[in-house]
Amino acid sequence: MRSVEGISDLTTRARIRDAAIRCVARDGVNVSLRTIASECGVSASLIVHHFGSRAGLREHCDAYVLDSIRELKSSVLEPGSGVAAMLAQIEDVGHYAPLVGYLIRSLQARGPASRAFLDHLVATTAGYLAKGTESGVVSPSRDPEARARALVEFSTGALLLHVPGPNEPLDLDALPTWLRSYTDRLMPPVLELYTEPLLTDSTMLAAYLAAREAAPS
Amino acid sequence: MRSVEGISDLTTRARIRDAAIRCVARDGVNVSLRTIASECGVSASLIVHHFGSRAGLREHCDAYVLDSIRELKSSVLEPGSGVAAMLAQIEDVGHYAPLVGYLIRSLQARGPASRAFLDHLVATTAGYLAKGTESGVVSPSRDPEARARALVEFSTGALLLHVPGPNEPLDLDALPTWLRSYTDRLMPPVLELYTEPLLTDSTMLAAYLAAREAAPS
DNA sequence: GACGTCGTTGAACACGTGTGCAACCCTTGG
DNA sequence: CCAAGGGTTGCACACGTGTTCAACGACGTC
Repeated sequence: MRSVEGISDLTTRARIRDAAIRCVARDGVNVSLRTIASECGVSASLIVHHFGSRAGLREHCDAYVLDSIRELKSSVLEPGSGVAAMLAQIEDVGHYAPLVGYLIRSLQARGPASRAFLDHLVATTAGYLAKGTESGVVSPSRDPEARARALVEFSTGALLLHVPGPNEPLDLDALPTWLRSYTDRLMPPVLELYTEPLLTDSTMLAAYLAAREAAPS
Repeated sequence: MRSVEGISDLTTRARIRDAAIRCVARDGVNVSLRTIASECGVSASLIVHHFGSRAGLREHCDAYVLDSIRELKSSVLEPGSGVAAMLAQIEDVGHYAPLVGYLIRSLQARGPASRAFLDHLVATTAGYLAKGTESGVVSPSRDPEARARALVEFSTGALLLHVPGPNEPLDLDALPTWLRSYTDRLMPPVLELYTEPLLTDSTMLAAYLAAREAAPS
């Protein structure tokens, strides 16, 4: 586990990076350089000295968070025991709260990191769905990739609608319990939606395809 | 149909409001007062003279857009002929592009208007689902309100992931074709998802409920 | 015809932003 | 012991922001 707390025996570069991640998660991507600077007790000039510019810091943090989350996900999901593992992961999200918050903010700002993260999620989800299809618990799809993408965009996008706005602060300490209550509220209808078909027959699908045929793009 | 083009025989207040809506839709909610001012050929001071402050203009536009969309929706959806009506509505979204763009930006910024609009969408969707349940094309739900909300948040949130970022411009002229290609890409997997159940049995649902029972909040 | 009111403008202010620059301290190496 | 270089700071600049204020013109009213 990569430490985010930083017991200050870290490089100054690393301390600035961690402070930036925390500030972005808390205050949004528009957080000022001076706020980040005061968060880790340095001057604003030092940040641009180390990272060249604000954009440089942003890119560095993007890459770092993406790497951290990727290795975090892979280590947690390796046992792959299904729902229990996912729930356990939600439980101790507190340890990685700054990383999760940074990702949320990145998604919110639609930065370059957001697309990479979404692609990663889609690939992971597609893998899970494929495995589920093999074992028979997930129904096959005409276009597994598109289905995985739709599922990821659904859950991720819905999350964005509940997170504080781009300029409102996000309480990192309250994030685990907040996330839990959010999933508690959303899970029942979603699982129902994914277990029992919403539409009782394929009339709509047929109608849509017919309309598309009649009036091609 | 409420004119948004404004043939300039409108009140100055109205012209400023329309320009503001257009600018917000195009450049995001952080568009500057001076940009809006130059858009309709007045000075920045005049805007604050008419609306008190930037926040006043925002509230006024929020209320106006919400009202317009509401009456627009009700007039279009009154015949209620189902999918065909929805598709037709997508077709001529070009006429209301500024309104739609403003709503997207409002959703993106999670302003006060966004919650009101979402609630409105949820209510409308719940009504449709109830009607569909009666006629048998939509399966009943244990919690229709929660299901409607989940569906609305899914589609709305997914849309937010594809729209330009909060600071990137949105081409209002290209919006109709963009929206159409977006639905074309998303519709097939989504309709499949809603027609054939993703999960082949209720194992997951049961497991989730069991886990919630074992470790209550 | 003078007065006052309303719509409108340009300049100015205070503030916050990212960035550049000159100087400092401290350590390291000759 | 002196020089050098990297880490670090404060100051200042240019810029963009929302907002304020004094002034100006046109219009209607007494």
